[in-house]
Amino acid sequence: MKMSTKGRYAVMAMIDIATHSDGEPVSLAEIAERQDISQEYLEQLFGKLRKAKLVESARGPGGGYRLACDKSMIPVAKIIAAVDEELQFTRCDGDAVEGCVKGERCNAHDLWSSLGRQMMAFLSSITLEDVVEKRNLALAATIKQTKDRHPEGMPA
Amino acid sequence: MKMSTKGRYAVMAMIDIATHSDGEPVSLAEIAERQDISQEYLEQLFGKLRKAKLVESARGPGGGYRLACDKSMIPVAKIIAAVDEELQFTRCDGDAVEGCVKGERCNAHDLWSSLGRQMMAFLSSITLEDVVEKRNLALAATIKQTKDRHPEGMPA
DNA sequence: CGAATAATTGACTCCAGCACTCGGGTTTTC
DNA sequence: GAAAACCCGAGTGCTGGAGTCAATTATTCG
Repeated sequence: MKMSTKGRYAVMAMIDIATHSDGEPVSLAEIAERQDISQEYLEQLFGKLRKAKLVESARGPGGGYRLACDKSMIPVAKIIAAVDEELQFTRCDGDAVEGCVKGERCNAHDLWSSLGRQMMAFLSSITLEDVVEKRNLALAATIKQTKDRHPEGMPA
Repeated sequence: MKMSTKGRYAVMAMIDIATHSDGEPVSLAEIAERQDISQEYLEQLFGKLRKAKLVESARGPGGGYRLACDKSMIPVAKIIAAVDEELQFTRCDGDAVEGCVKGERCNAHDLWSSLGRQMMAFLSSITLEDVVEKRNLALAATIKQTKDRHPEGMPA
């Protein structure tokens, strides 16, 4: 059970931009240097991040990338999903039954499905801002998920 | 982000035993047939499950495996940990700083750390029994985690 | 203009580790 | 003693992740 470096690097790079941007775009060379990731590899990742409209690019000298929207509007889940084809754990996660045993739902189907939802809820509720501000993430997630269930206002 | 089939198969096999055992051991041949996993591969996995004391073996005709303790005492996390070397997501999960950038904590460290804890809490709180009984897993997890925080008795 | 800077793209290599298989054991029961 | 099962170590194929390389296009600045 593990996550690819793609997702990890993408999140690190996005945090880097959010942290170091003063409005001016941040070049891949800077990110590569600070985060210790090869620039060539970053290029690949940013291609996907751009297609996912999470960042905007500026070419030429002084160019680079900047966030496409405010950091408080970017959930970590989106970053990972943008570069990592599958956020799912097992083939029989989600709705599809393929991958299960003999074309039927396997006996553990609900388990993986629940696990997947659990993680998605967590990663979706945490924004880039939360991470940058070093908030208490577990707490932040709980609060936001509670809010989602009570949109009219927070319970006491 | 995905889980190896090892963990998946191990959980499926354990569910199979919990479901089909009437006290008599269940043979790998049966499990292989029902779960559509090669018997040779199962042998590998059960070697680890046995070392982790999750199952007991009985050799000879009529032999097979049975759970080493009651299904309500076996958290899913243990099954996965038994066969899957690393339950951690990223190298910089947990306490160790190795794997982080340039020997320091990376900017996303807390995020992975939180995520890891979140998942462990989930998988540790769900037992084989919960899965077999097809309980509402998300709910079961919440209730148990709440219990852990209030061992004296459940809050209203 | 032209030179330097940076993003953009696509193809390509390398390889660890997963997902198995195989061939032999040994133990136990009938 | 034959058959049913577990036991164990070695070996193999190969996919997908991780990273490189090279060539191109766009932009800015002097």
